[in-house]
Amino acid sequence: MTVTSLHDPAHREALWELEAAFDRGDLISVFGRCSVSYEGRAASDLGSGDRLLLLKPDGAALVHTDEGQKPVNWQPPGSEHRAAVREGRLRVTSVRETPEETLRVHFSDVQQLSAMSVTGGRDLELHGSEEDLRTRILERPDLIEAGFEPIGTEHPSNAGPIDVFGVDADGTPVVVELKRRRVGPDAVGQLARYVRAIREELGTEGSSVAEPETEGSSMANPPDDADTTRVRGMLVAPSVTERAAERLADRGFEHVALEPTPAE
Amino acid sequence: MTVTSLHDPAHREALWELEAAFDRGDLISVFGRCSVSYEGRAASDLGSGDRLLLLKPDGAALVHTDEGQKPVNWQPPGSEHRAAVREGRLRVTSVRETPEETLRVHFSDVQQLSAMSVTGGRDLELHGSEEDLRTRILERPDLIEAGFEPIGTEHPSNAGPIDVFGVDADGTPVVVELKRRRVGPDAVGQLARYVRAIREELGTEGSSVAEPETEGSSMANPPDDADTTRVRGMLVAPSVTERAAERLADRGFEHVALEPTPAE
DNA sequence: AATTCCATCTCGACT
DNA sequence: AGTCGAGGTGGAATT
Repeated sequence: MTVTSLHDPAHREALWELEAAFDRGDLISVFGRCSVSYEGRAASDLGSGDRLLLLKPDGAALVHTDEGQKPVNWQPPGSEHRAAVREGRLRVTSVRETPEETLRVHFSDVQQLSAMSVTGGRDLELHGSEEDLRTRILERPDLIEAGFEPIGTEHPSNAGPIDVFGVDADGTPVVVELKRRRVGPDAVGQLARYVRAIREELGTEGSSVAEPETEGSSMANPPDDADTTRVRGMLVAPSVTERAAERLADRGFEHVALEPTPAE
Repeated sequence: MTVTSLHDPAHREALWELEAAFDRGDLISVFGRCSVSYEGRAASDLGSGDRLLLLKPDGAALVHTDEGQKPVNWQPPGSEHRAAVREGRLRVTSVRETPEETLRVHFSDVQQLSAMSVTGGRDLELHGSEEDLRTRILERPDLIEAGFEPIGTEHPSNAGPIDVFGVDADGTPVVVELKRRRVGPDAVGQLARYVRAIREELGTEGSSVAEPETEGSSMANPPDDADTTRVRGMLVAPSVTERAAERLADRGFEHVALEPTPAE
């Protein structure tokens, strides 16, 4: 028997089955009228209503209503589930530490309880990720620009690992930041930190004062002036928002439109 | 009857019940052996295994295994669920547009199907958010620093709305960025953009070139030099990471340790 | 519909 | 355990 199911159980019955399911390491679902409270990283209270409580053997707990992709309340994996009957009502509690947080679900009515034993199948294969984009560029560097040569990926710098580091046809260093989807201004800031780190490392730029970040100063580095552009910054993403484009232009960076997977 | 449940149904039976439940607008759970494939913003494939499929009347679909807080596969609210039997097997498909994406769940075995009618209770009350932090500061500005006076919240600037804008005891403008929890370097970049925008707006700073972002330049603005510090940047958060602290110091910004809710 | 930013983000990798 | 960055991030507010 891989699924045990109780219909409209008494709270005591539900408790027994729940504890047996905990022991078996089953995936458990409880549907019924309940109130929920959470306290930990934040705090919340949810009045009485019909909800589905999912209890996983790895300690995760999810409270779902009839809408939304996210649970209204939850507890991360690693929590410990406990159940009890107080005042004739089923209470489920899920607690974890570091950080300490507690989820409490108090049922006034249990309409169904199911315990399911789960086996196999965790081999998810995901395509179209940032890693796919990196692979694509390493296989065809000309997608960035003719003559581009990758030197390394996850290239270490003071500002953290650079997605792709390389040189262009003129031998000028190029810092490449990859994003799998359309990006906002935040990505430009990230690219700027990497470029700055490499400029400092290579001791380029006339003075110790690097590229000003001022949005007002439209001192975009002209691409033909090698003296002030000895390190190029390149954002590779399917597209960029308008504000991101502005920030790119302000800093003299470039955008290359590229999808993580080839267009069909 | 608010819960309908089928044990080890034939695939045809499951289909009938599924379609009836769609019509009723029920919350549906299907547990059984299945394979899952997704195509849309990315693409993924998941081999055969025991999983719980949750179908919500708002169009959300969730595929859960025995571990993890997040579903292994899902479809956002607004999708349309369809079910069919092909080659004697139950197939559930969930499709949405803009962006176009499809989730397909093929069952080889249905162990349980439940349809639940959900009513009421969506009045979640959440505490400890960034908004709570803002409220707390407005009620007690001295928590920032003695003499601090808030002028406005969500104060408009070229770089976007500033969490709290105010002046200190000397009348110097103060840009305050709020974070409800420990922050990394990204928050400092955000604060920097706001401060720069205000400096430009007020036309302060000796030249049109604003504060350089160079990490090497340890030109922290001394707090007693009013000429170069006519706009102060302040990061209010419970704590900051080490790298964030460095970037704060580089730019002459300050950190005020404050929780979104008062310590008990 | 697109953009922006918060989130009890979650998750994984690395230190 | 803490930090950092990716994510099919999700979700809400705003434009």
